[in-house]
Amino acid sequence: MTTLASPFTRRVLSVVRRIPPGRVATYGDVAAAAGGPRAARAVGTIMRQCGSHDVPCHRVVGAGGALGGYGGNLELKRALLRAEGVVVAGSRIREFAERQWLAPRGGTARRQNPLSQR
DNA sequence: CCGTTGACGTCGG
DNA sequence: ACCGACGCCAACG
Repeated sequence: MTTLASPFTRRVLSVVRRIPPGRVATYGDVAAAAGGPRAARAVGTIMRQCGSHDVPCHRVVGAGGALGGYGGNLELKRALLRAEGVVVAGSRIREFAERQWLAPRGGTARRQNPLSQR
């Protein structure tokens, strides 16, 4: 095990793992949360590798609510999302803005702010 | 190390 | 709304 992947990759996997059921995140958002706002494509490359089911890769979708890809098994991706309550019409996610999940700020998030007052 | 590939994103026609 | 061109980044050969 032992971290075969680069820091960025493991960060991406970390983020995807945190996506709650019934919610979705775009490749771009995941990339940004992982520290590479311009690495949306790289996230796709990583997802493709995602052989482990520990990562809900089906919750990662395209920008604007596009379905994105799934190794040619888009039907499966649709079914999985649908099973979580996400309505998919054609290659588009309905109420995308409401379904979209954004990772909390601060990356891995630090505990609360010791002095959180603005 | 370099060139190619690809589950992306944004803009223009 | 659909298609094409560019850009960006990591993985693969």
